[in-house]
Amino acid sequence: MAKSNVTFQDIAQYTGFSKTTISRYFNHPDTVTPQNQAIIREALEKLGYQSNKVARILAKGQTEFIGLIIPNLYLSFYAEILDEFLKSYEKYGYKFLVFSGGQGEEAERQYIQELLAYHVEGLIVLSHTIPSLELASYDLPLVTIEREDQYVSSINTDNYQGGVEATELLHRCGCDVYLHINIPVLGKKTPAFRRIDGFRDVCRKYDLPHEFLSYKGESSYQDLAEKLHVITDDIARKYPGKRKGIFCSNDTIANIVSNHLLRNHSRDLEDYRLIGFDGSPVSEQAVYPISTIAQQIDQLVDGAMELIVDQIRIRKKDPSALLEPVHRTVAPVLISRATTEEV
Amino acid sequence: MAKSNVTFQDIAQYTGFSKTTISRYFNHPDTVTPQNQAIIREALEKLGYQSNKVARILAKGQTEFIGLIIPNLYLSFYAEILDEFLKSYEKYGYKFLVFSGGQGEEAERQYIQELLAYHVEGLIVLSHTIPSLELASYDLPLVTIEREDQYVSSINTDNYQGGVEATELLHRCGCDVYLHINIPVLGKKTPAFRRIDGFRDVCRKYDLPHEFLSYKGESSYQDLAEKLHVITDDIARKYPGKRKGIFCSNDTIANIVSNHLLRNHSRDLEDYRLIGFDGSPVSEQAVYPISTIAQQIDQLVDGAMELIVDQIRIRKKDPSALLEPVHRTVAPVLISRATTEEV
DNA sequence: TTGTAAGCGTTATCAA
DNA sequence: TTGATAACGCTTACAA
Repeated sequence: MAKSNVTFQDIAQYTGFSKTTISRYFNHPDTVTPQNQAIIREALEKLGYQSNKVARILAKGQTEFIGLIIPNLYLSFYAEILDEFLKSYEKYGYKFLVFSGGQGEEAERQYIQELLAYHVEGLIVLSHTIPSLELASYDLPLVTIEREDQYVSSINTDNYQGGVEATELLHRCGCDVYLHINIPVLGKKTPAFRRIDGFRDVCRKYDLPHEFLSYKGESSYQDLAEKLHVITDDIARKYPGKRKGIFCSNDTIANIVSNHLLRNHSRDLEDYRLIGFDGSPVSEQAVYPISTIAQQIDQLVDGAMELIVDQIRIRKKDPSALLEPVHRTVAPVLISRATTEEV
Repeated sequence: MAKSNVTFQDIAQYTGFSKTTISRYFNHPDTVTPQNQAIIREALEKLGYQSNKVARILAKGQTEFIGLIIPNLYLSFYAEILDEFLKSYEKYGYKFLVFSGGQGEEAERQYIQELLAYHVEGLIVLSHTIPSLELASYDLPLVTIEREDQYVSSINTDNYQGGVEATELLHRCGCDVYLHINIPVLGKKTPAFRRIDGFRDVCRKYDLPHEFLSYKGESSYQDLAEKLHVITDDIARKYPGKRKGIFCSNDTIANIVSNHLLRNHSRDLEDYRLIGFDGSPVSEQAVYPISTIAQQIDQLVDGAMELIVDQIRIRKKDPSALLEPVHRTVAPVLISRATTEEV
């Protein structure tokens, strides 16, 4: 029975009020008498009114949309980040228009165009492809997370501190030699790059023998695993009888190394101490749970929302206001597990 | 310099054409002379035009939005599903308005209201909270994935077949006794419930001794792990010396069981055969990679998009057309790894 | 407390 | 091939 698209017009006609009053019923209920509110309420019910936010957006110029560009979702870090953002709906009311990057730079520019066309109120960027200088040129509220951020606001884990804590822990384990296995593609301006600085500074501070290890680009999990197996075997061969402290740049790498040690070097397990980074599920789910430097994803997301809501507010007051880049940092959390037994 | 919001009006004024012609330049370019197209193109460039899809939606009545309600993103299954949907943008052009459920039934109803208010063209539902009868009552293009689907269109993995293949594989391994460890909360109408039927039917077919095991609701990974440790120890105690074939209802469970066996029953490892379900990363990343029944996520998503695009097309032709529930099925893929060595 | 009327930026229908 | 005009459904001065 219900008319397919009931509008304020219909409610107005039915109740004898004007469209304006119906609008006020929703937006400023206190300016409508309680009796009339009741009348309107009944009419809405009776006619089966379904609100239309598109019209509202057009009239008000506010979409309550935030654009989100992430590299992918198969890495648990990004999946958990997105999950937190989606949950923030309860608190902030913003909906997220999500694009998954990884289709290249041009595709990502197109995504941004699309987001602009939908008049998103702000943009949150986790993908690495577009330089922050270009992002800044779009001139809208924008926050990045764990990526190059020179010209835009950002929130990142204190990666340097993470590197320091990981290495200090290995040091407390009394290791003789310190290895850092790193992802090859990290740009020097990536926040995660600072983990390396933390590692190096601690090694220098205590004058510890240390080494940086990396590998060439991987194409799949199996491929990555094979490359890490070679590295792990090299370490075993190079430092026999020494206690080896290995700091991996993420938990997936740490897990692969750990698995390989369990399978192929199980006699010398005592000689290894291992710590990863991120605090992803894999570190907890390993046979022998792996120590890690956890990123506080809830705080990263909270911080990002605060930053962007701030910028949106500023722009609402003065649409031509300059948005000064603000950089915030979240402390990492050391999670010590079976792989870093102290002696 | 650029005016903050350049509209068709501005372009029209600048070029001397009318708004209509500018609109046609975008929507029916062939009805505008090439020369005039060039003029308009230059004006757009010069004035820095930025298209406004909100206005377009209001005028056309089509949002190119699809609503998506998922339970969460920390389970890799849902994360990968969402990733696939986001990627389908390249093919179908639909944007996704995503809500993460798990906040309860009322919250989910509110999400749906919100999605309706944004005039999404269709809805894809993975969360389990709202019965399909109610979903159907919203009367818009709708597809569910791996959940109760009596009254709506759906696409699911052929769970029965998956259960059969898992059990047949354990049988080929020559097991003496067959165990199925299952999630407690599965409703009987959930597609995944049919895995149990597959297991049971194969056991009966060969007249195999078998047992169903479950546990009471878990609150965290650690809690889940502890409950499964107890179950695993019970199995070991109850069937000493027998070859035990364990079919777990998902890979996370299988991984926990596998880890526990490695740590606490390593002498009897030969006596165990293990297979999980889903094909999640954890099954590949375990010390000894775990056999699993993989769900073909790309096909589930492809199928869902085909179904919903179909429904949307039907509705576009005839807005009052009935949407008959269609149920499609995707074959599971058996991945045989180290934990199901045949003899 | 309520109503009038203009406006948000497009698209669609006609007529020219 | 182009333009005038009326939608689309809501918000918001301003007036009553």
